[in-house]
Amino acid sequence: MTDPTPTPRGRTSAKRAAIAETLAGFEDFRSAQDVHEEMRRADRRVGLATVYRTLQAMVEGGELDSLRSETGEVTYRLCSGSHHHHLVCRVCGKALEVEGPAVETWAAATAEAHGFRDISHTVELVGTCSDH
Amino acid sequence: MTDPTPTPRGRTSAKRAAIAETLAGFEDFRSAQDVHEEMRRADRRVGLATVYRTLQAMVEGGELDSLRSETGEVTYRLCSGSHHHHLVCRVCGKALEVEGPAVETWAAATAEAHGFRDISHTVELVGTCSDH
DNA sequence: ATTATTGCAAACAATTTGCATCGTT
DNA sequence: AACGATGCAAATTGTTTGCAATAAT
Repeated sequence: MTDPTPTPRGRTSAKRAAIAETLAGFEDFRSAQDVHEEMRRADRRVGLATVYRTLQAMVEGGELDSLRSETGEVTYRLCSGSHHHHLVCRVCGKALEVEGPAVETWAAATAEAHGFRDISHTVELVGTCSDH
Repeated sequence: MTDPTPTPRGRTSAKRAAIAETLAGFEDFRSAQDVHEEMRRADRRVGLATVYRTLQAMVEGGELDSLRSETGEVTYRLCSGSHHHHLVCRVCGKALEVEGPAVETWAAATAEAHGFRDISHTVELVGTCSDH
């Protein structure tokens, strides 16, 4: 349970902190490019490559959740902790986190029924929210 | 129920047929590039762009199922008809179609509970099959 | 003939990588 | 000093598009 190194990868750095901060300012999933552009806007410039590298590192470090948008880009968001799924509005991009105990169960059962191990599942609900 | 035009888009063509045939020879999901390469191998050459265009058209025509691989490429497979989900082996790529009435219900209910309309859902189960 | 389909190359977009430099330790 | 972090530009990868040549109707 003891983990003296919060994120056992590399050194600390202002850039890295800035990226994390920027991310904290978002509610829903954003692409590396989005983050990069937002930082430019806020005069907290960082190289695009650095954003990509950092975001990847954070995902591996379990600090971020990532998923692919419908157009294929990888998007990130600080993860809240427990396992959940997303309900995304196709018009405004608003994303809600939803719990899906039923899905978890079904996934596990289905996998086992077919002899699969180490199952991981992705569930994405896309629809039009009430504002549109 | 009557649909005299199997695929109401454009003209018929040998190339198109060849692509469909090639696809029929596959069991699991393949990328446009995979299809292209396979056709080259079988001496049924077609331009890569044509493969992309045709595959997209077939998806829109409801003849193909498509999903994104973990690496982000779009992959295709002839679809068997009814709505279903996939259980893919992360090692060999073997893909099984699975029914998920529970998921359908949950998706609809969740969406409605949050005021979303025109919901569509994506469910992907990735695991290691019994052969590995 | 008319118009959709193809191929090829150029254009693109997202992401990655090489490498010299700079910041942490 | 030693080594990870960063920036920038060049390289990749997957996919799209413009356009002239070709095939289907």
